[in-house]
Amino acid sequence: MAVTIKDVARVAGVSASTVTRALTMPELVHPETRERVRRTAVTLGYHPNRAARGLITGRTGNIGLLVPDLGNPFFPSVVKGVQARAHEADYAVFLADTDEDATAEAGLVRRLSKQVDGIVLCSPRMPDEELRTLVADTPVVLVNRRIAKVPSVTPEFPDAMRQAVSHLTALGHRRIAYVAGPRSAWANRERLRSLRALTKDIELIEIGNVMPMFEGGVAAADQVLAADVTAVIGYNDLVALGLLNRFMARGVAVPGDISVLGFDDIALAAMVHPSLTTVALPKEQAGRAGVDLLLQLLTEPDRSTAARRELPAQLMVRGSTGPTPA
Amino acid sequence: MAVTIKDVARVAGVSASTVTRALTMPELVHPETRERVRRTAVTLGYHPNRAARGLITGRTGNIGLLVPDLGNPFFPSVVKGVQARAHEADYAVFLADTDEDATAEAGLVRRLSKQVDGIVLCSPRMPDEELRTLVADTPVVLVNRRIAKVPSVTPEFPDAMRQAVSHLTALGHRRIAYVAGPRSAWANRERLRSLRALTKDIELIEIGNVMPMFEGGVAAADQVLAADVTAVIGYNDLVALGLLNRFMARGVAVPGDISVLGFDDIALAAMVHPSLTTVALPKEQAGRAGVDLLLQLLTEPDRSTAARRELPAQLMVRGSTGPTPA
DNA sequence: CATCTATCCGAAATGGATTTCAGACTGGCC
DNA sequence: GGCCAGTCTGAAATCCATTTCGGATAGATG
Repeated sequence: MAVTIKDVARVAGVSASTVTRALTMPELVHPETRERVRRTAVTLGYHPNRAARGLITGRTGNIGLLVPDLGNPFFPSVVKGVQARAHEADYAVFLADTDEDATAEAGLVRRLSKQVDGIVLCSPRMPDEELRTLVADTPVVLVNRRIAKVPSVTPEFPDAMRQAVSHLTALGHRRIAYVAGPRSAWANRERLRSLRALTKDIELIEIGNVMPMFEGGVAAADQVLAADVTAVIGYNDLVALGLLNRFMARGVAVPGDISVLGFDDIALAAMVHPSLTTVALPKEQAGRAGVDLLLQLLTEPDRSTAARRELPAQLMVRGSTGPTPA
Repeated sequence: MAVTIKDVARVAGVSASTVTRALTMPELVHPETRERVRRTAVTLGYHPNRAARGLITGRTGNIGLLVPDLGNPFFPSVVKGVQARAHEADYAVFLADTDEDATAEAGLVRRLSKQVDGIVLCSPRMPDEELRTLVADTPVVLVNRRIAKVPSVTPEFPDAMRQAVSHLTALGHRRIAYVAGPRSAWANRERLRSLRALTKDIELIEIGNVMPMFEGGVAAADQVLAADVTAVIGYNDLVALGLLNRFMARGVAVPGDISVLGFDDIALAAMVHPSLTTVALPKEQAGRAGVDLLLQLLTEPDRSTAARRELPAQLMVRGSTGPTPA
């Protein structure tokens, strides 16, 4: 049915080997032959069978991408970045969504690993040691997670948190709540660590943990109000939006009575009223960088095991933060 | 490096053929042998090389999924459904995002088609005739689009629109604007068609077309206000949210001065204030149904070319619609 | 003119699983 | 005992592209 290399060979009057060479190692074949082969390949509509190629080269031309939850707009953005960069490099992308199930991650990785050259693991929830055994078998790049000897792309969390807290303290806030996300999320641990490092400037009330979703924020809102703070930082924008929503329902003015600050800068943050002040984390850019590191890992495995890219974050001041109430 | 069928064969003391049979056509081998083979396969951690299998069977065990824009929360939901169902059936999913570029679609499909058994095309923007030539080469199922002789999954648009309009007329609205989405979107054409069929009950003002995004809604908002209507239906929730946002900025009360209604029921719709009345379209469910049809198409190509599944829509009444102003 | 060196190309081996075909063995039946 | 059918298994062919190895040709050199 499909056009094979033999068809091209026959029509072009050469052997299969020559066809391969003409297409993948052009300098090895006579210019004239090369052109003839290429033209017939085009006219016949020949595309090498990837399974056959993969069989012999051991490469698939695919990469895998694992995310915890596509329902969180943060991840589709990362996915877009991964896609874009992967397609540029002529790789196709396998996507899998774990539904925030840490125990499903390893299985999915192992399953994907047979059909891809490498995997971008975005915000994996599994424990360090499990992760470490995984990367022993498969080329893996981490996005939004960092462990020793594995290439990773992460935001500059300490700086991100510094920007957030500086903004709040500049507005007069001293007693600030943090609504924590999943304990298993590295990003949560890092945010917390960065935040605790700043307690010389502020008094920190930790609330949670909650799921990194709108409902998580709604669930934590009343505890935040009971904690008698003037500002609250949500684990991410969805949590912050949940807070906003519940505050509004209880008649608490934002930012009049309390300031709310999120993380991520999902598109949604600018769409609501009041719009959400948030720390924009690299998303598409992180996805692209993840693929970059992965491709590098695939081509020079030794040199890049420790490659690490930290991308800057940017505070986006919007309507949900303001001066402390008088 | 990896465990091959030969390793299993050697250890189990049988031939490679027997290993295959024990694993894929169990009834053909002696129960005792079968068990021995299976156990050694497990202990050795054998997994058949998919490239090799694909080479001979012509099947990849993969399906492709094409969506216009992951940035629109509608699509990640569909993706989740596709993923879930595909994984149940032991298929992996290639995802590609076209960035709302109709001209990129065909190329991506063709590229994907080599490495998948079939493709779920979600809300494709390309013209009918182009689509028709594509489906000649590749098993394709359409989600959110319908053309003759191609299996498709669509919402019950006429009923969806009927629910929307009934709701608005019950509230007293008679002069209603529709902010149209992309002309190339089949869903837009269907919404418009269903809407025009209802003009005996209402006076319809058509505005647009706009991109199916928040910005599109913002851009159309002032035209809506100038049109002197008491209610507006957005092409989708993002457009409706854009309208809401701009109305608020201009001091127009929703639903006091104007009612706003969207389509899709993305998670966001319930998170904003006022929350958005919208017609919930099947999303995950549509994704699952799309995979179902595709698997059916792959197993019995003839019987199912015209398979068509229409899924019900449900009006979600929330805060953005109310009685006409007095 | 003989020898050597590039340059270019083809034949054959390769990768791993599946499928076809044929052989070995068992049991049943005449 | 001989033949047949049925059951189970192995050898070999197959899928397609790539890679290795060696052969052929042309040109260069002494």
